Amino acid sequence: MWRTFDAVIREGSLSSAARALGLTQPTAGRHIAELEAQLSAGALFTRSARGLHATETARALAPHAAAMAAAAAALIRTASAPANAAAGVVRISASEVVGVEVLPPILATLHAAHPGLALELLLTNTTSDLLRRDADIAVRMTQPKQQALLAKSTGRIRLGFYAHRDYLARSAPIENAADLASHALIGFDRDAASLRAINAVWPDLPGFALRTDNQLAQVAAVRAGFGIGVVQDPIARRDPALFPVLRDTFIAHLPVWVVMHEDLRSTHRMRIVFDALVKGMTAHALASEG
Amino acid sequence: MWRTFDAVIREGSLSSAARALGLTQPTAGRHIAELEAQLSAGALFTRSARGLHATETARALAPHAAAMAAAAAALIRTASAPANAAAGVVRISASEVVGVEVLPPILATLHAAHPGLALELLLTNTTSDLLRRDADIAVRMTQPKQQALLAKSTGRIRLGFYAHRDYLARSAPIENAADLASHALIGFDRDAASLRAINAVWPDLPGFALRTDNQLAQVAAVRAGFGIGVVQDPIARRDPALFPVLRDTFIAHLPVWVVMHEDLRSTHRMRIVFDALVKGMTAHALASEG
DNA sequence: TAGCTGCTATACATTTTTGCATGAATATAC
DNA sequence: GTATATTCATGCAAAAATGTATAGCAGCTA
Repeated sequence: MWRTFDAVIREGSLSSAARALGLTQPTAGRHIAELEAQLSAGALFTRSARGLHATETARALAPHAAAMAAAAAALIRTASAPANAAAGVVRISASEVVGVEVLPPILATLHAAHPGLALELLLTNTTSDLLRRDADIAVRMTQPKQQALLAKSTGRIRLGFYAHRDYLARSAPIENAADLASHALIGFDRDAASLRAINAVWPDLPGFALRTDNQLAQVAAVRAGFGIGVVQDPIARRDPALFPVLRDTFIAHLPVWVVMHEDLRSTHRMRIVFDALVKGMTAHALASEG
Repeated sequence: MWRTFDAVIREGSLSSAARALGLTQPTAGRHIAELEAQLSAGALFTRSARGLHATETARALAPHAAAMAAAAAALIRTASAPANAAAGVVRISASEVVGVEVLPPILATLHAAHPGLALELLLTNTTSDLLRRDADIAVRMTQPKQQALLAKSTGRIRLGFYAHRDYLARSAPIENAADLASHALIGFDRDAASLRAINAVWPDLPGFALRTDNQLAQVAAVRAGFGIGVVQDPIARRDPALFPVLRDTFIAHLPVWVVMHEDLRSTHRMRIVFDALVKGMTAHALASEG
């Protein structure tokens, strides 16, 4: 019923909404008609031969329907196995870099120990809202302020300049920050927060040779020998072909937090995954030092 | 379906859950049976002749079902009128004191201007979670930290000692804090936060003659001439029979915030109520001074 | 303009869900 | 120990929701 509403808003027509939900178009149409009849809010959509167009009222309802859908999805996840079993679905949210470079071995170990676990990865750089239950557990680079969240700090990760051995071999040596001006630098494109952070440490920015907001692409470019970029210390260290540049130049420390909704504490598998992430991220952060 | 689950958890039996939902007991029973059949999580309840008892798994699911119900309720509220109309349901959360002593005239004025508004008051001292959509708009005495919330500060309210004229007439005069020891004091019972706050200002607490965590009862006791209690300045000033005691003793300033979920911004009546609360609470806080 | 493709709306058959009535079992009161 | 008032479970009929098939309408392309 409200799922149909949600789907119609997203899909734009009764037919495609019905397809997406595995219903038939008449059923979807009757759902919407019934809603419009019940709600004193008037019409929800203006119909046309090209589909349904949401009215202002329908747009106001959309986020609530989405919230309901998110809660329902979380409910289904939690119900995917008994609360005290080391099995079932757990949805983890993290940044792309963490999800690609850091989590895989952690999750592999975890799954080997608990083969019944089904892990879902939601990789977005926008912190997805745990309170809206888009995910069960999140790995974040900021300290969460919301109560009702169970959060654990797992150290911090140092950022450093790195470059590939091949690039360094064919380029001029780098003794101090001024030398960077003549090198191929890899940096952000439009990500305001990151640009500000870099600018604070390094005010006289010489200009990037490669700009992208996708941090995975930045790391990949460094590995490909494109030039010099900012990489998390523990990630760079794993690759023997990468060497630090201006080792003593401080850029930033990323605080790392593993966060979970309080309601999930009583579900055993959530705790298992939470603890594994805390352990794994702590080890990852520790590799920053020494 | 999940509403039934929610009701069964709260009510404790299929029969009363069915009564609460306007269903019949067989229907409720079949709902639960169907859930247990679908979910691989095993049994949700242990049946007995006295009702159904939730298993650990069911208890783990309960908060999610409640979240879904809250989202659904918010959806129905939002759908109670067109988004651009000055009519429909708006649910306001506030403390008991604010709801009883401060809001009524504000809401009366508001409703006179917009007779189509249906206002719901949720009076709890535990800050109900706007993100869980238990209410649309909240009046709070703490600064909200959560993003996704539209918050507006409306000044602060001074707390002071007050007593009824009759009480003062028949009691010893009060010149300084030490004199309070021989008076009938009204204070908190077990509310740790408030007790700590009072203790910080007034370390040598002489002991309360009347203890209650219900602040409405405290104000009522002061009005009844029981003794001396802490009352919000603007509330005490409205009653000509109440007089300040130790006027210059500072106790605390309560910051006042009016808070709303961002998603509601596009709904006209929410904005109307929000603005009215901001205006009204600002006027209330201003009455603290002078 | 004809033909194609997408869409919504309606009539009818089928499936699913619900309510009603009743039976069986257990706790509480006398 | 019996009576009473709960509870949950089950068989059957009514009601509601869904799917199938079809008609009608608007836009796009040749």
